Amino acid sequence: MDFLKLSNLLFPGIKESPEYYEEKYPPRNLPEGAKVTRFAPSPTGFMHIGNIYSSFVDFLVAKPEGVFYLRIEDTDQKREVEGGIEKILSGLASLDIFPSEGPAFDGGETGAYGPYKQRGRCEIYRCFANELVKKGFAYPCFCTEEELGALRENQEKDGENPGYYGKWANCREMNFAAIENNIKNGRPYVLRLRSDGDENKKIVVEDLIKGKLEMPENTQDIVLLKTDGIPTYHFAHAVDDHLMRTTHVIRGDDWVSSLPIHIQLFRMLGFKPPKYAQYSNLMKMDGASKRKLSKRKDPEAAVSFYFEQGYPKESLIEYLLTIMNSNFEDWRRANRNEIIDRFPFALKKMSPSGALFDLAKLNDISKTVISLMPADEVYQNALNWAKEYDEELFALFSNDPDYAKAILAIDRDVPKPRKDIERWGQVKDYLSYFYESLFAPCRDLPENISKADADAIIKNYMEVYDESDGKEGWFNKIKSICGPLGFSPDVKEYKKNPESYKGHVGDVSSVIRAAATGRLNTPDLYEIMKLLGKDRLLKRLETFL
RNA sequence: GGCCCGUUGGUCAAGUGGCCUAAGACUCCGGCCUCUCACGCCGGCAACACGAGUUCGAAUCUCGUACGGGUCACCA
Repeated sequence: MDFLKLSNLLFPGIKESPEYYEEKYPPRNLPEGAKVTRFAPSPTGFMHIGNIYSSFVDFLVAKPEGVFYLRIEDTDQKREVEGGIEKILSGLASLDIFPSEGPAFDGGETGAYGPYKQRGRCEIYRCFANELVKKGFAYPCFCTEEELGALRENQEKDGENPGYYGKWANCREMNFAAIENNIKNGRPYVLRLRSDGDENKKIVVEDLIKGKLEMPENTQDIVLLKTDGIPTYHFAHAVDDHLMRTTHVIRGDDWVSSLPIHIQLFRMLGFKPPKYAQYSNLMKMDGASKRKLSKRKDPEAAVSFYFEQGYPKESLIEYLLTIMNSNFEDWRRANRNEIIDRFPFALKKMSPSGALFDLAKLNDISKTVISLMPADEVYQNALNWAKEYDEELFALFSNDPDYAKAILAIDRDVPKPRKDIERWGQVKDYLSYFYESLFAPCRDLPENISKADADAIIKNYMEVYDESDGKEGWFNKIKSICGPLGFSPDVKEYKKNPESYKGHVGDVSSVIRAAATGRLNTPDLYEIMKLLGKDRLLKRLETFL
């Protein structure tokens, strides 16, 4: 077979040579050791939490002086959704991840190694596919879907490994005349790799996360270019990551089984393969077993879920970091206010087995994150969230910002701040009793207090209450009504002789708390009463009676 | 089924042959602090999948078994 003739038949009028592209996309001029990573999603419009996880790793690995870029893998039209790229960009941006090259919001691109959408790179793929044909490493295959299906069926019946390879590869040895004839007749074809792999030989790859990976060479004549001339993932991966000078391919470990294909492709194309780091996917408990977080079954698989719930992006980032590198928590404790860029992230510290996504842990991290925010910031964040997800809260907050901030400031700027709020979605409930429209009087009392005693407490308290009391005076007033009503003003004293009293000062304030807020548990009552003000407080106490 | 990967408490995990009568965090349960709650502090429950082997000695190395996961497309 004259491969040059085949090349002319298959790829007439190829514009550029491989050398042209090698020169156009030269090795990047970066400091020694700088890493080039990429996030390469399909534009499906769905941002999976695993996508964020993945790109966050890319971002951290490239960070100090390398490059992290975005490439859109749009080689499958079926997966494409309108606005998909914008969704990806905004998903990344919502967690402060900004690729330094790639498609931009305005529809354009930045970076010298583009186009960054694979559909725009067809000329490039054709050029390198042609090179393979010229060397006899690739050939056209005219088999139809039905033929391929029948082949598979037979192979399965005979207990053979299914696929297009070796003696099963019907079009592999087709002569030139037959090919020419088929093409003249307009028969659709794909371009296949003429695999030189030997199943008895092994490839060895040192994965940066999983360590040494050893597997049989690829023997399949895999598809390089589909009927429509668009490359498959495998071929595009080799061409793009070489030409875009990616140094580290970081991806989910569902790709490790295709490693033999990729290694072979790089070799046959004459490219140096990148380093691979293949992490385990985020898992979820399903009954008694683990499985991948599924975009169809699990709402928490979508990044949007966390923002709807009102988790601050910082919480998500901190959580993701704790499952990426388990020493992150210790580092964070030692470096409370350090920016995450300073964290010495290490690929090799990533777990080789899959981590379960744990909402309880996220919640714990999130309430710490929020507890450390100043009141103004909490207000602003909750307001932004409410604007989109809770009209009522938004109205309340924007009507009187100072009041809202004062509420949120209770017990905040102190050494041990309260940790009541995990996400903005909980804010309204947390402070509902500060607003008349949300206030729900409640008749629940501490179990050991009768309504008659409660009424007595409130009546007595209304007589001694003075808005101008300081915190100490305020508490002394409460203590002062304890004795006459049969309660102990001192908790320790009560615990020594519980049978001598109806209760203690804590019970008395609980009654006042219940009357004033409708709840048994709240932050500091003194602060709350100050914010409520005399009129509203007295009105609530009277209503209680 | 073939090929590959994994397996330390309910969860995330430290651990790379003796420092392991196995760290830390989350959850849960006690207690302390305290006007309630939250926080904080102290304490508790709870694990090296199983079986052989190598070794003076194994969570750590080897082999096998079991279980879990991934993948076998003109999808990525």
